[in-house]
Amino acid sequence: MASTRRPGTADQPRAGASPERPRPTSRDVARHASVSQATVSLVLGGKWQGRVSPRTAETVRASARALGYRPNLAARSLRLGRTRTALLVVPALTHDYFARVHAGASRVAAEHDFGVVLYPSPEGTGPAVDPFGSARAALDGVIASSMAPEALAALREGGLPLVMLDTDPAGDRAAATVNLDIADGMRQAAGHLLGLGHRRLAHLAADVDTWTFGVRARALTQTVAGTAGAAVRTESSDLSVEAALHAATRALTAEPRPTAVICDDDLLAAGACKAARRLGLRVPEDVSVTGFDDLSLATALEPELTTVRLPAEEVGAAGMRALLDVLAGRAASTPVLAVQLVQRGSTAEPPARS
Amino acid sequence: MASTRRPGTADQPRAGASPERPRPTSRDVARHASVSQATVSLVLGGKWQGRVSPRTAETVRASARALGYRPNLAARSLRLGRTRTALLVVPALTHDYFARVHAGASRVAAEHDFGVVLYPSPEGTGPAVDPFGSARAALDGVIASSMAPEALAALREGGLPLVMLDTDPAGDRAAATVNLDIADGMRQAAGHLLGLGHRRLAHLAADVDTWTFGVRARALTQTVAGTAGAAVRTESSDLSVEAALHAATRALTAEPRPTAVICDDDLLAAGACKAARRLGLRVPEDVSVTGFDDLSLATALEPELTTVRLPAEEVGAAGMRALLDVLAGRAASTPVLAVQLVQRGSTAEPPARS
DNA sequence: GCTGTCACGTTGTACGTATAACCAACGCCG
DNA sequence: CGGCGTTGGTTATACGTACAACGTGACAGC
Repeated sequence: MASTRRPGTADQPRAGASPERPRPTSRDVARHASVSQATVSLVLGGKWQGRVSPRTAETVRASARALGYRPNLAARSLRLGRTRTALLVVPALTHDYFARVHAGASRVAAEHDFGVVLYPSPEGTGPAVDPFGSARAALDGVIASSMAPEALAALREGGLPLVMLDTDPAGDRAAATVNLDIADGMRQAAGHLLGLGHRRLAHLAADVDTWTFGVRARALTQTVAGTAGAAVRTESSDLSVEAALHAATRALTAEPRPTAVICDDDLLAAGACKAARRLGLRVPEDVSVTGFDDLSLATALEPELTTVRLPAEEVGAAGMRALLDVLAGRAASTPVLAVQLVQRGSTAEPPARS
Repeated sequence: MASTRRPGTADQPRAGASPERPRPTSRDVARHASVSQATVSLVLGGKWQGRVSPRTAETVRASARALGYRPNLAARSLRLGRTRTALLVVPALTHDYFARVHAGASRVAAEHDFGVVLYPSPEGTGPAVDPFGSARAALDGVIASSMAPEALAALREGGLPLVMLDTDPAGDRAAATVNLDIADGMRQAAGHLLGLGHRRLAHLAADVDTWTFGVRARALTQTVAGTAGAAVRTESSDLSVEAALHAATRALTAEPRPTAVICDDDLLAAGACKAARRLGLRVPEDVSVTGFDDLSLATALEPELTTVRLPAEEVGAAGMRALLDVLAGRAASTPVLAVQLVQRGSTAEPPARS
């Protein structure tokens, strides 16, 4: 009769404050309440209606409270085969947009007693790391935002329900998608500038190969093409203020000088504003600047950025809701969320002499 | 003989793309390789030296690859009694500092095959929600940043090793702490302004009751007290640009007008810059502004903020390293990290007439 | 009195993994 | 040739939970 020792208890005397009292299990609670472990599980699981007397149920709950019982989630996951945990794959939380997406997803998850774990999708490196291994948890599903196409394969590999955010709605189908009407946003921004009288536009484009930025470029080109006499030149930039500063400087020293810079992201717009000011140009009197995303940065600048507000929180929330739908076998809603141009101080009519 | 059915397999036909092939287990791999499950576990666990022939080991690995085997993390956690997962408690990821702390912690965690799950500590609500339940994972330890004292109790309750970040090093002891030399940072910032000749300072203080902001206030007061003729007035503000705008407006319309505004956070400094400009004051010619934290925001502004750089990534990294030390029974390093004033464009000598 | 029928629990698994303990050959030496 | 170490595995648990199936008295109906 082989007897296995309980691992990790006495072998390594985990240094810590408390004497490391072993956590009580449902069996301990059962003993304390003088019932069987099954009864504890029934009561605490809330499925005791008509199977356990209210009196006994209360006793069990009291014992659980007294012992400070917390169910072992690993054991529960193993037994149930699901974990109530989703993986959220985003490029970087230091970008405000994704932090908000995460916040929205977490909020909805919490409302449904779900958890969210993050996987920061590696950027240049490709999916060398295994998302399912590095998320040290068994997962029920995956929500992925702004994925480069090649990184998708690694996510599919897990065979888990996959919800895609900010992706081509007509593309290879995930279990569900949540989209923003990015094209409309860019049309609004470009239309705003054209309406103010701008004809020479510069497009500060993010040098990132995801669907959302492709849409921005195409929508801008189309909108400008629809206005006689209007033209747009594009400068590409990495998605950082520093890089945008250089790209915008190039754009603003071109001849003839554009009267407006339309940016793929508020970060880029911030760079454009810096560039303008360093060139002695006032925003918006000499040059108008528009952003995209409406990050918190947009209102930290002076003047505040005219930008396209993306409902980032709602994107995350809708993504989580869609995943929950899929997991429950319900038809998943796959919304396309509206975006809205927010007019602030960084845009105005072009200078008269222009 | 009671036979239990495998739960969650056929009952609910989880809608999804693939036919939901049941994930292969180590036993499936064993069958495929014509060995026992134990052998599979040994080989894949890497402890087969001298217990399994290289030939067999290779066969097992090949089978695992062929079947696309991935270990069930819930089962592993249950068996091992630990999960290689830490809980990171931070106020809000939308603040760049905490996003960076998370990034640092995640990086170190990944290097040690550890996971990080987030618990966004509720702000006003208090710890009504249970951090251990809402992190849908069994946990090995907790890293908490900038906790309000009353929220700590809920974290201790779990009985897990606790590493505290940005807290009073002399306070109630966690298993380990990681600290920043905040006082020195504030001394550097104040000294910089005093050295430039500023004597009338305004302190834009964050209205948040955590250790770090208390230290900032005290260090500033002390430094100013050490310089003859210098004085500081304090305005409190919520930790947002909008609130700072109002508070800074109050500060800058006081008589006599301060020549410098020293802010507890870059967000507040951004608000101060906005306020100054709206009052027709130039930064830094008419009024100097300093920030704190060196968020990405600091260089997005024009002029760029003179601010105190906090090694946020390193804080998160050191926190995770400390936790790993504690878990391994090693002596935990409890560093106090140095901070550094970064001089940029938002500070200059006070105007001559002053 | 015998049989249903509840009401209230209990017993017995099984989820997938890691590992202690055991065991069969085989070679080797005295 | 018997004993013993070595090599290369196998067998048998146990982790803590959820739930299917199985009692077991009590009480009612006929």
